[in-house]
Amino acid sequence: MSATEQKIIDSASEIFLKKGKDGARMQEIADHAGINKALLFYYFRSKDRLFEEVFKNEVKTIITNIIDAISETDNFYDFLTQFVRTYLKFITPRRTLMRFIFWEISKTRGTITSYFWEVFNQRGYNENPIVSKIKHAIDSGQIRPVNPEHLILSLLGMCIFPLMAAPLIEDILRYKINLDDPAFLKKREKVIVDLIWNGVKPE
Amino acid sequence: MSATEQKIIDSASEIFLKKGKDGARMQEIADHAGINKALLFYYFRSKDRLFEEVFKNEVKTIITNIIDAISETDNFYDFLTQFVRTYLKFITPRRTLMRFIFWEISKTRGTITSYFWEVFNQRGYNENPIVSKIKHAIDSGQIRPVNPEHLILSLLGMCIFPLMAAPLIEDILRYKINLDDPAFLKKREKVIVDLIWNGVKPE
DNA sequence: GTCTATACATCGATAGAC
DNA sequence: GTCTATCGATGTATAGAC
Repeated sequence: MSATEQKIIDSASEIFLKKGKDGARMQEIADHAGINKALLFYYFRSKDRLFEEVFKNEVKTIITNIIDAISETDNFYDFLTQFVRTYLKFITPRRTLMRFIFWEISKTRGTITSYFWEVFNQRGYNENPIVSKIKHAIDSGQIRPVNPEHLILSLLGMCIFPLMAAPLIEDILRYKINLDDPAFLKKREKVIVDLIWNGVKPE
Repeated sequence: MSATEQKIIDSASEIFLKKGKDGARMQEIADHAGINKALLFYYFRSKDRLFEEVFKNEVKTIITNIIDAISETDNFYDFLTQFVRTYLKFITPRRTLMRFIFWEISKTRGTITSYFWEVFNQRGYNENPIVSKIKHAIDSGQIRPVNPEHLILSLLGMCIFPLMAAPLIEDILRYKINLDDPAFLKKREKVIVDLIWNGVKPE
């Protein structure tokens, strides 16, 4: 990829993430990239295609990092701790990206799924790796038999929601939740791990 | 409010929620309301003002229903069960609304907070009512001393996240999560209540 | 209040010089 | 590959008749 193309992608990502597909302007993207508007069309033919390119990149970034947050350990508690820590660390500075994905998701649906499986297959998984971890932990008696899908929903929900609601929650609770404060993040990590572990640990 | 004005608000809500502020078109709203485009401007002067009106309504709807999901009971477990059930029932058919709020939130921030406190004050609360419930439960020894803010983040996260991620999760997990299936909702309710209660119940 | 017609700005996209 | 200039479509908003 040429340097110009890279500059365009970078700028487009920033603008699209902030304003969404509809809110973003090709002129703004061009300005931000320090090039002319016509060049955007030379490289990407249309706004739709440029958006698609950006969207694909960003989704794959998230997927890759979800997978990377899965450690190799066989111990479920270790896996849990590692996952929450790594994942929180990755998404915290990427609030905008998360919001963007969840917003644009409603319009693109099917496409995203294929990106997921593309990355999964690249890594040699033929089942969702988190589901595998949970199943394995159940089979080996490390945790009680629980519904893996619901567990994932709870886990991800607790990680992601605070990010997306943070500016609001901060105000409404009249409570300083500063996502960029490591102390909050550490506390959040502990709360999530404790709650989940409490719910799944064997008697 | 005149019948026409009401029709406009209703139509505008539907379109804005689905396409966002930038994606929505005044023509489409007018068509949907069965009136002429010029009439939109007669009543609301501009797209911005119409959007603001719609946004305020929708946010207040959510806030009101969060509050209504809080039962009068003193028993924390009952409160928890009631809250999750009522809240899940309310938001499940309103996925679009939730997505919309979280997306548009980033641009409007401060405004929303004032809506919250407006409704809180109307109901005579001078503290966040959920925080009050939790504090009271701690003081009366019904639950262990936990951080109320983190508890709320966990609770709401587990309720809201599945909604926003549902179409995706459904595909990725190769698992039929049908939000409109009462069985899923019931199971989800149980999972959330159990997990939270497990984490807060006294020794 | 409600309509038709239209002004005015801006957007995505293209043509063509270099 | 990169630019300037511009087209055509479409968007918000207004004027003015009824």
